[in-house]
This record gives sequence, C-alpha cells and structure tokens, in this order.
Amino acid sequence: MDGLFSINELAEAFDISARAIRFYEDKGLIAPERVGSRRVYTKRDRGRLQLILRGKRLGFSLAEIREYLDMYDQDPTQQAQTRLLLEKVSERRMQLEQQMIDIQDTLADLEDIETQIKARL
Amino acid sequence: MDGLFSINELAEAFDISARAIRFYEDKGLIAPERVGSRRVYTKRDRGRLQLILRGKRLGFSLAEIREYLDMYDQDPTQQAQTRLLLEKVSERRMQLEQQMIDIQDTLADLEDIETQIKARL
DNA sequence: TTATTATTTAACGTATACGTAAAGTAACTC
DNA sequence: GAGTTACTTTACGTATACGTTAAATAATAA
Repeated sequence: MDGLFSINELAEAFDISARAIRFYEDKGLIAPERVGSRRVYTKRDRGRLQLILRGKRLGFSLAEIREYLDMYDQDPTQQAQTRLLLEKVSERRMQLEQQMIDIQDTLADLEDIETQIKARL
Repeated sequence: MDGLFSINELAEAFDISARAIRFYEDKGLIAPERVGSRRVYTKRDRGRLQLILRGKRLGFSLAEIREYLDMYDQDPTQQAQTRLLLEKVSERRMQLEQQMIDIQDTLADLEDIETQIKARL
C-alpha cells in the first residue's frame, strides 16, 4: 500500500533477485516484518537495502556491510560500545580514503591508456 | 639479484601468500619467467602484482582485473580491437566514477554518525 | 471449486579466491 | 651422502554469495 513493499517489488526496483534479499536477511542485514509468513518491507528496510547495495558496489563483504549498518542502529548509552563504534567509523573512513586514492590512480592510468591508443590512430 | 624477485620475496613485500600469487598466475594475471621450474619475477611483474592488489582493494574480481591488465598489453594495430578496448576503458571509468560517488556518500553518512555519537557524550 | 499466481522454507549446487596438506625435486649444509 | 631449505605440482577443503530446484501453503481469478 503506502510505504510498504513486497520482496518482489524491492527485487525489481533494485534489479536483484528475491533470493539475494532473503539471503541478506539470513545474514542479519535486514529484518522485515511478517504478515502471516510473507515478508513486508518498510521504507526504512528499503533504505537499508540501498545501503547494502552501495556497500557491494564498493567491494565490501556482507559481514562488513553488516558492521556498517550496525553503526546506524547502536544506542550509544554504553560508553565502551561507543568508543568501539567510533573506532570502526574511523577504520571504515580510512578504508574509503584509500579507495579514493586507488580510484584516482586507476583513472589516471586509464587516461594514459586512452591517450596512447588515440595517438596511434 | 638486480630487479628480480622470488615468489616469497614478493609475497612478503606485499603481505600476501605465495599461494595467492600462484593462483593469479593460474588465472592468467601474471606470467613470470622460469629458471628451471622456479618462478622469477621482474620489476614489471612486480608492477602488475601491485595493480592486481589495487584492483582487489577496489572490489574487482580477478576476471575484471585481468581485463584491466589486458588494456595495458594489447597492441592497437587491429582497429576492431581498439574500439573494443576504448569501450572497456570507458566502462571501467564509469564504474570508478560511480564508486567515487558511493564513497563520498558513505563518508558523509559516517560523519553524520560520528557527529550524533559525539553529541550524546 | 479448481486452477493459477505468489510466496514460503529447505536443501543441494555453483563460481570465486584462495588455504592446506601431500609428495616430489633441486640446491646448499654439515 | 643425509638432512635441511626452498621451491614445485596436484588435489582436496573452505568461506562467501548467491542460483536453482522441490515441496508446501496461501491468496486471487476464472
């Protein structure tokens, strides 16, 4: 109806299989409500799925993506957990910044290759 | 001796297993010379290995990395192959640019999370 | 009511990227 | 010349991320 989706609607919307979505649930990345036995996804679930797919495009494993998603959820009342969380955030940021460098290097290489190809035409 | 390395020297230098390096050879990503049966790697081989690891950090499969490495090698005397190569270069660039966007979005999200955590302290 | 469609769980199959013995060879070391 | 070191090939094992039947159930259409 409103902001609610079936598994196949989400699968079609994101161009992935329903099997994949169920698999993410198995791994604890999403937890849709059930109406009877049927899965019903909210807008929030949809958002989480989008984050999962973004993580996949960046080459992260489902376990890593799960850790990332957990960063959104944790309540920071526990001081010890908060410090751990901040560490994970910072780790993840360093990883992403390394990826940025890698991408820029690779893009530069690709431009070189393109230039050399075109020079010979 | 000079710019030559054994498999274990490279493995140690890049902090990967010799098994992994042999696996990349199996998949056609590197092809070191042999002295007898022993593998001997040149500086060029070392460079290719570095490109492989960069590709892995970006989340590419070995098959994709192989395609990327092939872009360096192909001789562009064949017009048809050259067009194909240019297409692949452009495809890869689009992929990387999407990754850049994903990284920036993720970094922004991480900053939000960090801000919210610190606000509660 | 029967048939089709949509979804479910359960389970086995598959590709990728290695890890991990096992068994052999070749070159130094004592 | 027997042992250790440094490799080698061969082959089976394993984790991840799903694909692919199969069998059951529930809702909708004819």
